[in-house]
Amino acid sequence: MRIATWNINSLRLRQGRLADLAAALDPDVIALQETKVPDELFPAEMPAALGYPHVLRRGMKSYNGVAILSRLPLGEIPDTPDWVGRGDCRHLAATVHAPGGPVALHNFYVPAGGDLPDRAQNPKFAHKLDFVAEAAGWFAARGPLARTVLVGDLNIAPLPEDVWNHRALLDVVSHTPVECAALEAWRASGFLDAVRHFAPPPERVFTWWSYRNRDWRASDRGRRLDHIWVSPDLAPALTRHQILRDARDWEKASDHVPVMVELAL
DNA sequence: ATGGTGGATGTTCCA
Repeated sequence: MRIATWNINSLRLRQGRLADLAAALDPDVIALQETKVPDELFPAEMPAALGYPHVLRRGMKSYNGVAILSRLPLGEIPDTPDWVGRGDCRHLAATVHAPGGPVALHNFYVPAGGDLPDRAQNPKFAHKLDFVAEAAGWFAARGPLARTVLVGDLNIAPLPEDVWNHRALLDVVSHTPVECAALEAWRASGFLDAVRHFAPPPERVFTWWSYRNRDWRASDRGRRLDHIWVSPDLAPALTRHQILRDARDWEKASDHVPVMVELAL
């Protein structure tokens, strides 16, 4: 089973690119973030036309929004928290009915956190830290996890090799020590970093390049904001991963590229 | 040190 995650940055604007993603990665499941579309305006026919007849989505106007497209039957996992009590559409959990048995899939879009890395002066940064801490506590309380995959735009690049310049980004939201520690605590609540299983440091891995770079490939000022984690019992099943860097050069590209992990389930 | 771009929306917020 191949699971892809992509911050699509507007589903309605970029839905045509999902065919390119499917052709490039051949995923069985696609988790999307920043769909920016209310459920009633979600393009209903599109996923089945691409070969993904099973769909869950949780969207709102303008901001946030997550969705899961699947070739395999899905069941929504109910009663997930309203993180930080915001009513945001930042999490969607599904049971994927894979041939070898059900797999729990969590799709997250973590708050970006604004510009100033100061909890007291920047409410967005406080929201981000609270969100991550709450999520870590929720998974820790449900452990030990089995046959569980967590994906999404977690908006934190936790390792020095997850950013183009570790020292330069220590005060930049997404790579501050407090965020890196918070994300590590969340991961350690029950997961293995699947992408780093295949590409351990010192290899640099990026999944996002700012729109503000004139030539993203030449400057390569990237960060690894998009993640795939698996419960430890799935470690022996990990067979392959792929970062679809080519997607950053697609016409009208998202600033994030798709990330895929394959599991022999 | 600054500002650079893009999406949704509506004359600004968010990333």
